[in-house]
Amino acid sequence: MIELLPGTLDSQLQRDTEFTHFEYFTLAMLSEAPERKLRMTALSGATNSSLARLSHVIARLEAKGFFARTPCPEDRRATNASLTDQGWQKVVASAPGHVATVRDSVIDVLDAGDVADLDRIMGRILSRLYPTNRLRSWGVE
Amino acid sequence: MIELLPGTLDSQLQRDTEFTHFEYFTLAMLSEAPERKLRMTALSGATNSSLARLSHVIARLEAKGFFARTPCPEDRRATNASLTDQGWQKVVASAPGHVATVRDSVIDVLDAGDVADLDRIMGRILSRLYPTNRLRSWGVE
DNA sequence: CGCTTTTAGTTGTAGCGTAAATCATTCCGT
DNA sequence: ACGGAATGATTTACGCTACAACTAAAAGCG
Repeated sequence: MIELLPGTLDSQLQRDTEFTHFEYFTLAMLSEAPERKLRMTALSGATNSSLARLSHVIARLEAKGFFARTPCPEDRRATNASLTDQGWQKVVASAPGHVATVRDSVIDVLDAGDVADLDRIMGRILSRLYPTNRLRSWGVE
Repeated sequence: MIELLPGTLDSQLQRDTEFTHFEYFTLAMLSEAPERKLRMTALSGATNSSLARLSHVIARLEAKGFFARTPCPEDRRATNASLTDQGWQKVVASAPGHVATVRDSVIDVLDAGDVADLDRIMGRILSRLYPTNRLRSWGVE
């Protein structure tokens, strides 16, 4: 599972949207934030990534016009990352295909009981892997 | 899960054994083969990887003395990969720590019912992701 | 206040993975 | 038996990630 699922999801995204799964996830998280804007640190929390990784990703996607970075007035160390209109449109355009892939490869092979079991089990494992759970288990994706 | 579990397992392995999860898995697969030897293609099947990826990995680990490659007499296109004694010893030394990590982060937070459910669910998803199932769902790891 | 520590973020580098190109050998139809 | 297709494997180039080093600003503290 660990070896196969990430590849499956990444392939579809890369093929249809030119995004990595992580890039897509970053776009998606930001798209749900108020004003579609977040501090780098907050975004790294929402995406469970290091700041370094996020910084590289934002730099790439900023060059492509999907993100904008602006210095934060209140704390001059901080940077706000925000979605551009182009970025927002890209998320909207990309989401259905990604969701369909997840449904197709995971959800649709399970019955209602399976899904409930899976949810319960993943919750238990996640709470072990990530005790201070910044990854919200509700409604993320 | 997809973002967190691989990182967790990789960290432990890299810290304690200097192996990637995939490298460890490759070593492990080969260690279970008759004579601890397999054709590259067979090994790529057992590890669910592309031949290209496997080739890179074997090249790295051969340089470190854990694998040996020998041309296959029957089919001169083919290459046999085999574990060296050093490689075998490394697997033996690495296994307990890895198994302990998997237990600790996954198995031990679940009760018997959960484990059964997880097994059933993973089986279903896997059969979707990988219809021609070369990944044996029995006893692999 | 001044000095250290912590927090926020970026940058450089090295390593791993993927995809595409390449090469050698074997298979297969006629 | 011969030429094209398929198979087995490697190599190259390039992109992403982790890790470590670094800069800058804010907090803590005596």
